[in-house]
Amino acid sequence: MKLLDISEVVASSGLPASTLRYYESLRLITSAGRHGLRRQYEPEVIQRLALIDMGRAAGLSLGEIGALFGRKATPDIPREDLHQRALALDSEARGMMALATMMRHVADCPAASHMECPSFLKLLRVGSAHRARVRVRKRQAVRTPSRGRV
Amino acid sequence: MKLLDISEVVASSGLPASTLRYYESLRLITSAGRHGLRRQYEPEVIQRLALIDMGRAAGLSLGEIGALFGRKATPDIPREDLHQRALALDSEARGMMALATMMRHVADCPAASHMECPSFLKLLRVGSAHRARVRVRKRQAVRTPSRGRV
DNA sequence: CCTTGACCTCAAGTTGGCTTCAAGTCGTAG
DNA sequence: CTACGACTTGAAGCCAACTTGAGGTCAAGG
Repeated sequence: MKLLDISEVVASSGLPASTLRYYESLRLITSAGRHGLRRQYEPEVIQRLALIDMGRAAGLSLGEIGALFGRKATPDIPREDLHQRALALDSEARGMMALATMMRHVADCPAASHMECPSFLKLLRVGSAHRARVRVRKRQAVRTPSRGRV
Repeated sequence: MKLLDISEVVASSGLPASTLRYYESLRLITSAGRHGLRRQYEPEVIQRLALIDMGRAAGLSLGEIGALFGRKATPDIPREDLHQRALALDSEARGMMALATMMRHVADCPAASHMECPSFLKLLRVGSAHRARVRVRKRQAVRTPSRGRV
């Protein structure tokens, strides 16, 4: 297969060259060679970038993504981890949808100010209580560094 | 009503005092006075913090949240904006759920490596194509500074 | 051969949202 | 009255994920 010039990768991935170089410095991708100075990539890099992209969308940091790849080209994520991530994503998504519902309710609510609408106030309390709990858990996780993985 | 000492606000909001001071410096909240040096807050601050929290959960920056409050105590967000935000949230939530579904599929997929599962590859392409489009839109938004609000 | 322009490197800068630090100030318990 | 400890201040630091800038190199077109 022919190699792709960095400009082609930029075009087809939508990522700027600086980001590609940055990812390379983090060893998330590798360039297959140079043409003069210009990086040339194997076509698989596109798939790999898509994978990285997906990891980001799933809430992973670049460091975590790098760890998933390990030394191999394909990630081979433990299936249990995938289930965990899926659960976390679902719950986050549900939270967002609840919030959306709430915002719609508020938008259509006849009370003059949102702060006078009892439903709004109730949802406000519930939502923030939930997020407060999450914050507390996070802080505990930081104080107890070993058990933090997802 | 009695005022709340900052320590009480810390306890009931779950936010550290440093964050409260930070929010105050951004004029997102106000302290009602001091007891010695200690900030005292009106009880309403709890609600306000919940509101801020909600805004963050909805994807607003602290700056945007401040703008929503304007000079008034209650936000009075234009209802159309709320609908827009709700739509954006829903679509993001749907994306996350799709991702979760995909991860579950992959977890249960019999292919030896994820990269050999055709469904995975297909979803990978679709998802990343979508996010690439979003990226392009964002960059255009930056280049065209005037139309960027939500 | 020479110019051009897209790439290169490395270091430093940016953004958002906080946190941390050193040094200082108070109210309160003893 | 004094010590304690929880608060205060302003400035600086931190983190992730990039981006930007200055100065350099190179392949290709004219």
